[in-house]
Amino acid sequence: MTEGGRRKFRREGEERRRQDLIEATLDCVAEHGLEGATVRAIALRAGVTAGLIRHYFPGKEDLLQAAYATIVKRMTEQAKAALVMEDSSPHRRLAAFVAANLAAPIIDVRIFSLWAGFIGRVHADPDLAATHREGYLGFRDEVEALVAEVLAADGRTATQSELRRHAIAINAVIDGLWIEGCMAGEMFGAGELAHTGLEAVEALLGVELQSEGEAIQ
Amino acid sequence: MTEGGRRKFRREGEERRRQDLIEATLDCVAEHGLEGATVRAIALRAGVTAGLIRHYFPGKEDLLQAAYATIVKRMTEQAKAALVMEDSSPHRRLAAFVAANLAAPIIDVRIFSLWAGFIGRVHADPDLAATHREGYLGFRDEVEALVAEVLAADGRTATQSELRRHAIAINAVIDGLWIEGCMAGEMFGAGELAHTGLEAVEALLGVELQSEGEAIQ
DNA sequence: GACCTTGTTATGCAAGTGTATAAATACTCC
DNA sequence: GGAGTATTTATACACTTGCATAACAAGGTC
Repeated sequence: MTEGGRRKFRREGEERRRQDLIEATLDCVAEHGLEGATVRAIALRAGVTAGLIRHYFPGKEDLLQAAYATIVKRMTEQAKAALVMEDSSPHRRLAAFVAANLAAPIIDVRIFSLWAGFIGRVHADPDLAATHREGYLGFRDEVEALVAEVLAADGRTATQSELRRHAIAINAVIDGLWIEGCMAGEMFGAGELAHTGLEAVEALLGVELQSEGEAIQ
Repeated sequence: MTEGGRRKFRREGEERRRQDLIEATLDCVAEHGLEGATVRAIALRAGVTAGLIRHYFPGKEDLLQAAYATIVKRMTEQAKAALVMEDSSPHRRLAAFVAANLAAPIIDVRIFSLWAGFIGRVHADPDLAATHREGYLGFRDEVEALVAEVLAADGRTATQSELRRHAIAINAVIDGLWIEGCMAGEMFGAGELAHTGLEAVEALLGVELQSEGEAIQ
């Protein structure tokens, strides 16, 4: 055995390394849950030594928060991305929004694991609570706005409290289906969740979101 | 200070001790998440020394598993308790079921904390996954049976896959509203969640669950 | 090429983890 | 009351955790 010298390495850009570490964290959480995300496991996955984490983040907690913020941001961005692609009728936009939230990459066990890991801490950690609440209300407002457009386009009027209740219910359906999909995706056929979600929203609002014969995507 | 001798103790019955340990575990998980449930913390809470845990459970993992099974069972039992009280029409039973799941004591931050604490680990632990799946499918089957009864009473027919999709959607609504209620109960008025849930289920099935003017409970 | 900055590694540490083991004590049976 | 049993405590051990620190080297600058 030759005496192994010090390990060679490359200096990566700061932003790149941060992102790599965050991605490695997400991978670890996805595979073995939050408790599987130790600094050593994360570093190993990122192809780096453990100490480096502390060079980019004040502590492990901060890395986890950054990871959480990353997926929250990613999720809302992807959900909204479905909106700009569909700039036709309000009906189509709502349909696209619902469907996008009930398919990959938003239905993803990695995201769910992190979400679950953090969600339990939310009520004890003000910072997390703020991050979460922001994301949640933003999402619900988005739904409410979409619903308002759809109803208006159909010439229907709705009171503020009706709108609110519609948004709450639709949000609940999406959340519930999302959880089921993430936790037991293999129980559902391809596109079944999105289909179920669309049907549910149609029933909840009493509208037709997609013209008959028109498949999603 | 007199030399403190060995700590005094009482021998409790086996079943009692097991239950105490499980309850202590649930307390720990509820308060500080899964990572707060160390053998020492659990033992302290149960008024016992850490070593005793291994006398009643092969390992910590088994205690956690038992604790999770306990809470899953408790939740489903409480949900079903609303059914036996209402043995009148299928419509009323479904309504009672929905309402019961969206009010105290099922809407409760402690239960939610427990749920959240365990749920993130479910997909990484086959034992927990089995327990979860059992509870989830049991719940959904209950919903499906209720839906079938309601539709049958209205003289409507439904295919198996329609029933399945109804159950999935209703289950999702209840789950979603339950989460919202637990996490941010102060955002909703008294009974608002149950009301929203009932309206949603009515819309999803296209039925009238409560005769007009009839308030819940 | 020599120097300097700083990203990166290597090593160590104190605290906490689950578990193993033996001693001590409470309770049962006679 | 005394012996026996097995619940319970106490202690120790091996290991992991997050974090601190110092040595090192990669890449830019002159």
